[in-house]
Amino acid sequence: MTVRTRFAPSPTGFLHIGGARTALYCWLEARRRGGEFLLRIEDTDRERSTDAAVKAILEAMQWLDLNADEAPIYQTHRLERYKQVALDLVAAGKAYYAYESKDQIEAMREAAMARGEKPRYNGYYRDRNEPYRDDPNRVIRFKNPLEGSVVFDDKVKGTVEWSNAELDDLVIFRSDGWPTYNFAVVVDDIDMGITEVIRGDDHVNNTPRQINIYHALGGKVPEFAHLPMILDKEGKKLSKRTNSVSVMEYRENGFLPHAILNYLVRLGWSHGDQEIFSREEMIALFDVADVNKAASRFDTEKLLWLNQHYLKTDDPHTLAPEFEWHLARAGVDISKGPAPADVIVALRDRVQTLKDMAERAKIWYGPIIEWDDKAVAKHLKNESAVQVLQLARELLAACEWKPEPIHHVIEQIAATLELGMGKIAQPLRVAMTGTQVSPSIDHTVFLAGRDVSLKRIDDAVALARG
RNA sequence: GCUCCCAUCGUCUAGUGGCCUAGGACACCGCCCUCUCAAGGCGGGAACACGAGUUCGAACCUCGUUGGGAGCGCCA
Repeated sequence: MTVRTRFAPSPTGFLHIGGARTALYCWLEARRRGGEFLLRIEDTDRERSTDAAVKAILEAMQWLDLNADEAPIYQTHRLERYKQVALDLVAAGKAYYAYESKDQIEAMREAAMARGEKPRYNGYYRDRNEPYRDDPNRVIRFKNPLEGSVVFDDKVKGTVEWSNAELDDLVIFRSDGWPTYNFAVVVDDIDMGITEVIRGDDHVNNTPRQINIYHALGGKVPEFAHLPMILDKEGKKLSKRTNSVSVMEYRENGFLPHAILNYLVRLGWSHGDQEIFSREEMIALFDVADVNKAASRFDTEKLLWLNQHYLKTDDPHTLAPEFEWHLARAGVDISKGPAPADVIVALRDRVQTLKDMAERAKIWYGPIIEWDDKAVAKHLKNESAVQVLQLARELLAACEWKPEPIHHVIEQIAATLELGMGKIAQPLRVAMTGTQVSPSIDHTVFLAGRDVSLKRIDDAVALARG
């Protein structure tokens, strides 16, 4: 039987970090075992689901390159199916209509809590065999077994046992005519032929009741793997109020999809001391059974390190499209200026994100917007600096425009004027960028191009004298 | 309240009874390199939550304590 996994987000918001890891693990597990990875949109909550969220999730999945093997399934398209299955269950005596109002249920819960018990439905209509009636409060409840217990072997949690006495007769069909989560999930997973259910461990508690539904429906119970949560830096639940949680927000902040995936795969899983995993290695090495049981914290510092690692090691031409996306967002016009791939090479040892890189790249794509006063005062306002700039102008005007000859020009200035490199590079750097910080001076000059370089030197000399 | 889950450096983790005076990585600190900023190289500090047991021997097994977390919806 082919392995089939699925990622089943509810479209109530963007794809967040936790969801991305779940999706990655599902995808990886399917890939390693030569199976299929599917996507299901759980949009039965019509109050909170939006088309924009569906779009955002699909877009993020695509950006991460976690592609599904079949078109996504939408639960809203399957209403008739759920209805039919629920009705069959009623006909088979495995489910029943109940008519309590929400207030009555609430009172029931409070009473149970007051008795020190777990709040649960009391099964009033379970065996009453009352005739069907039209009622705004009408729901369908599942007849959960009264005795015994449910045992399942979770791939990450180990053996989990749940007494049926803990479970009540859950609603599987709401009074508004829509199925509930626990029911729809089981119907879908059976219909979709899902063999491995990999999801967040906030669902462990739902699993026993879902298994009971599997039995009632005669479906084969899949394997379960419940992933521990991802917490924020303080060890609290990730919340969008205090953290960046949206995958696409990470994109906007200059992270690479593979860096995010690499970070995520190591959060809760490891392969010896290895930190860097290519896609192929992830697929070959990852096994959901090796995932840790404990929750882990999201550490942006390490993600930053991985991001720069890929910035430094990936082929700049591969990186260029994503970088151009950032340049465009930063309002940079790249029609005049160096090739983005060259800029990547010049800056990748100096920044950790593409966003920062785009910001720093501005020195090559437009005029100097503002001069750093301190830099000007320290490195331009002296006679030696002016001498350096004038000689540089003369030599650069004539030299071949490649990094090596430009580097040679710098050395020549140092020799002629008998100055240390610091006395050459800094004035030139301030002239070229308006600041004291940039890549090595020869590259900075090279990327600016001859015309721009000469113009900037002239401006700087004028500034130094004015 | 009830049920379930979890527990190694600040963080991610290695570790499945002797190889552990606990290894790696991020972060941090120091030194080196150096035209700035970085990157890089070298080095350093830093953890088995606690208490009992089992055992010749426990980070690894058992029990308890403490501390975290999840769930208990006509949300998913």
